[in-house]
Amino acid sequence: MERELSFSVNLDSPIAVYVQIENQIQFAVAAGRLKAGDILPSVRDMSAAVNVNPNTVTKAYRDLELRGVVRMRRGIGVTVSDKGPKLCREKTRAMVCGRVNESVAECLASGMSPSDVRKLVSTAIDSGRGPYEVR
Amino acid sequence: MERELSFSVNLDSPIAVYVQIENQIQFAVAAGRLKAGDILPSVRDMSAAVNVNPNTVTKAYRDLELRGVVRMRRGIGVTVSDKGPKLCREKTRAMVCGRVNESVAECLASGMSPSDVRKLVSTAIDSGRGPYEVR
Amino acid sequence: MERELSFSVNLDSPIAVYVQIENQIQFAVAAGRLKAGDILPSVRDMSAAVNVNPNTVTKAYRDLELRGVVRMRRGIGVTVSDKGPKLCREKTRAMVCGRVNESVAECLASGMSPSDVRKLVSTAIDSGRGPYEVR
Amino acid sequence: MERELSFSVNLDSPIAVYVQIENQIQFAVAAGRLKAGDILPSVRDMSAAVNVNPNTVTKAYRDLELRGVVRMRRGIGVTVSDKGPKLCREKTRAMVCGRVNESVAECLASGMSPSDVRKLVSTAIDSGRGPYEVR
DNA sequence: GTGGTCTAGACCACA
DNA sequence: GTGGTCTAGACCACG
Repeated sequence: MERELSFSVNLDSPIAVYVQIENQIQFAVAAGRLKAGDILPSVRDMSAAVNVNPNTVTKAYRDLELRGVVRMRRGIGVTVSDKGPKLCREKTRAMVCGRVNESVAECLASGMSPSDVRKLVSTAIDSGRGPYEVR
Repeated sequence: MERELSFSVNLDSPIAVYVQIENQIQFAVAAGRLKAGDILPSVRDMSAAVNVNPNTVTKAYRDLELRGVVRMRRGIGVTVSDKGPKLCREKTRAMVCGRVNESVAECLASGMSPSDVRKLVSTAIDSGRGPYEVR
Repeated sequence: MERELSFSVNLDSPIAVYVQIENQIQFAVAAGRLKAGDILPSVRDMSAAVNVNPNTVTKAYRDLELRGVVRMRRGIGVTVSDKGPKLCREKTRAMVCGRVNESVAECLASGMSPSDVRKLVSTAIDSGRGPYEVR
Repeated sequence: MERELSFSVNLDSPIAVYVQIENQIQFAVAAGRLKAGDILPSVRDMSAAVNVNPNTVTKAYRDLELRGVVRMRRGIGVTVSDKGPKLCREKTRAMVCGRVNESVAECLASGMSPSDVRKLVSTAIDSGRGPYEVR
């Protein structure tokens, strides 16, 4: 059975496109939507799916390979490595906590009250468009 | 009594230095620590304060001027424009909400539970290093 | 068929070089010689074409981007935004009307008769060095 | 009998304040509203009238003196020189023609039709707020 | 190849 | 003293 995975990029984001792709893959692995041995979309498919230059996808995949998250093998494709899930859980946890801290600090610095921040977070959680889409 | 305003930049941040300066000013205006008509530190003073090249400060100030947040006048200095507070409240609110939504979505996408997210946010709020510092 | 677009700057003009560049681009967009989606000369090409420092061109392009006239994307280039034509038509119209009003008022203030002003304008129109050159 | 002369400056204009003052004086002299020997407002009065720094007015007056348009004498004040009217007629004529040419060229470059330009000019002439006010 | 950022330093214009 | 412009040149990030 095929896993349902969706990817998308925001060209207007200050975050580089290849980083957006890396992040989405790492989130999927960390959350278990992609498991060790699972095959990622081919460079061609991914580039068509998110509508970016294939070089950009290649760069994301190579980055992930350098970090040990995936393995690229000619004729086979790109697969999640054995240690991928562990690496991603650690890395994304740190990243995600850092971002939450930053965004909360910005809320407070711009004059928002703590209770407003909590409300905002609750809304964000509830509006959860399902855990599968992230940019 | 003197107003207390501090600025600082993090050269290791992925966020451009001039953007960090812009953000800090916009947060200060949004939060009311800077009001319409208040004068900002001169280009030279600011560049000395945060230890960057004057051109970098000029770039930040100019951006803010094009966005209508401040007015720059030769021989006079840089002042918060009349509509600056309104603009900053709107803009920082949107920006800050967007970032909170993103970071929460990332938490969920990486497999964190809603209750863990809430805990994380509470910690971030309580560890409030005072509401005035943001990078 | 190739579009014909020429740019030039006058270093002796009291108008800043980067503003001259902005104006020429805005005029071209307002007149339809550049349309939404069209790509502008790269920073390097433009700087070579008008013989100024690349930073100066970058400043002009960035100003236009903050005004919503163009979009700059790394690795891609600079393109006219969707709303660029509308913005330029409005802005240049206002600017151009303002300047005409000013210059006519100056004529009258300096003692020129209305009929002399009309004659002067007619000459200016007829001497049209082609509608494409402005400094 | 006192001549009625009004001056004003636009702080948002790209034209330097002191140049605006110089121009208004030269226009008045060229048009005969100020004649040889007439006394200009004192630096103090002028600076109060247009609400700018006295230094700025002083600079304008000294510039005009360097050009031979006025004479500054301690205890007397600033007066229009004998050759002032002639100088101003020549200089303002050239300046004014240049500006008309420029503004017409800009109209055409931004896509306006010659007949529209003529209409615009007619409106400007008719809306003549009296020949005495110019910025 | 694109644009993006930053530095260092010069010179000018304005108050 | 203020900001404004421009240059030259470096290094980075993206496609």
